[in-house]
Amino acid sequence: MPLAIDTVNKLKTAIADAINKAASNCELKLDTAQTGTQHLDFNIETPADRTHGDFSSNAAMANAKTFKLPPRKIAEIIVNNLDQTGLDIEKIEIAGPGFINFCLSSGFYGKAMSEIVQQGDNYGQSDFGENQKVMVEFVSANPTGPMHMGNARGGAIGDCLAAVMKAAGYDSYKEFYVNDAGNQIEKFAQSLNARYLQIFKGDEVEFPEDGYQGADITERAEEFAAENGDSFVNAEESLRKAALVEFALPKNISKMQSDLQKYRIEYDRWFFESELHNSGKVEQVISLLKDAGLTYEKDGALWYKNAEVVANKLRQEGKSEKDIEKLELKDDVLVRQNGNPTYFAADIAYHKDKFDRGFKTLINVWGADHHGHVMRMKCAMDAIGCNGDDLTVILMQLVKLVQNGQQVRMSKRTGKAVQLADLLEEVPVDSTRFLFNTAQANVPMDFDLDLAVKQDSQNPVYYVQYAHARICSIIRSMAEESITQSSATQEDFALLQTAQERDLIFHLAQFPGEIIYSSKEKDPTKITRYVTETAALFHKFYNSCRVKGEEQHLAAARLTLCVCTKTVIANVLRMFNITCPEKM
RNA sequence: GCGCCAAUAGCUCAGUAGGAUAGAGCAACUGCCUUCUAAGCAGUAGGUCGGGGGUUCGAAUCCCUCUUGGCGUGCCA
Repeated sequence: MPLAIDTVNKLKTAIADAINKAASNCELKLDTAQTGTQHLDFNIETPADRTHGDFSSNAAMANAKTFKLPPRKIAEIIVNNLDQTGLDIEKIEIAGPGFINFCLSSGFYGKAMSEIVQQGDNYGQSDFGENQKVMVEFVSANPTGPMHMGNARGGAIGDCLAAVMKAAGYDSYKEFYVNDAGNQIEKFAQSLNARYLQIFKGDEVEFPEDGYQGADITERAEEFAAENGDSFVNAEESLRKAALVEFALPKNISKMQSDLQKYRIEYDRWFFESELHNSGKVEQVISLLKDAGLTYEKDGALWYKNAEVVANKLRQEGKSEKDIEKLELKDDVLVRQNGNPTYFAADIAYHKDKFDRGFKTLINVWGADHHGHVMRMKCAMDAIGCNGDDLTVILMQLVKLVQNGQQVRMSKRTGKAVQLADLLEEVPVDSTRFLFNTAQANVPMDFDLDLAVKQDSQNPVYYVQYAHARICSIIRSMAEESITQSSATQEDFALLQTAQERDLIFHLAQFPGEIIYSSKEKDPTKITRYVTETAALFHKFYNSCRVKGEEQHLAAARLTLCVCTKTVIANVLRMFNITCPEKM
């Protein structure tokens, strides 16, 4: 159990015990209507203003009603009955409207540092997730064309989220779902077909109205023509299209793989949609829904009673009939008139397959334009006997590229929409991965190209890396004088008493808890902010406390604090696959 | 129309597990390097937390309502 979390738990227990003791002393009287532990409703938090102490509890205020006494009076009674044994507490104060503030003693700070030194590279990790299997599926870009800015954001958030889940003790797995089947592949084929024929026959060949207009399609058709000449021009259309797809699709997929690799994203698996069709899993899922009486035929297509299923779910959640009616829920097609299953049908099969593979929690990172798909997907999971609540969808709002304060729509280099590949060429990966993790997924984000490219202090990633490099420099410099952190003792740690030292240590002690919190919220961006704060606290410490040249014991203790800070920064950067320079 | 997301400093964003005087970075201004990396630090200035109601000891945070913006509402994926 990480020290900071353990301390909070102990404090909570101590306060609860104090309240119970006071109640049995009749110092506090429970309202007769209150029973059991109901009165123990309070929390422990770290005050924003640390002059209010290290931890603070609202126990007195939260229960003022229950005990029918002024909060400050209750706080007094709680403090008088509080058993401080084994708590590393230096001072307790009652403040403001009735907060109970706790100041930790040097014992806590010393233990916090020992914990970090001992755990080293593993510091921050916990068994919170109990090794539960969780899958993070992200990017899953359509293989019919190049990846865009949204995929860049999804890549950074998904990859880092998977890393956070792993650090929090989950058995975390990363997957890319390749839509290599279905309608869009047919459209891809038609588009390639038209471009290929145009090479030999000119504009008399019509381009399909809803085809993919991108230049990448033309390029692939040209590459195909370069290899095969006009030998397919007079072939049967279905053969020609099959050959084109067989040629172009693997090229697109390996381009995605190499781009993502450049972006330092390695998946555990690339899952191909075609597998679901070939193995009969799509049909199986359709049968399941049929057997459950949730389908019907209309206009030659097979429909799924989405409206009914979703409405039932909403009723369970307590929505009114009127609200449900307003949603104008609609049914969905599973199998088209032409006999082809829809994307939706395949997607149900895909998610069922994930559960069947033993994943307990599924996390999908989707663009916000897919939000209409979330509810029906969760409900469909319930309908086939899985639990929709085990599927979490993280919706990502759009990225707006900005340069010189103006929105950038086109790449200067290619003149086309800015792609992930363009971004990786212009902006360092460290910077991209970091910046995409500064704003939460559900807020529309401006990505400032000027800032991202800048290799100076304005860019937050360098602020953090600089702190790391600075620490490395101190360690080198101390090593020259044969002083290393291993010589520091608990007594030495007790010498660290300035606000800057204690703020930093306290912050470092929060790291395992921050990772757990981030995993609960499924929000890796919390860790980016955490590590930025870590760097800030270190820079403050650096400017107010010297390490080199101080008295031997103090120097050793401060050097250890540097090492602990370096450990935390390095553990975050390593977790997020961002480089961790020893010199800058 | 209905739904989802957003609105906080000049700009980009935190703060949404109700808590104390609403924070950080950038931009502006003033200081700090003969001592461990100035890619840093200290300080100044900058706010009707979109508007209006409500809930309570306490609301940026929860509820209602209105306004503005993005997205969605396919036999597309």
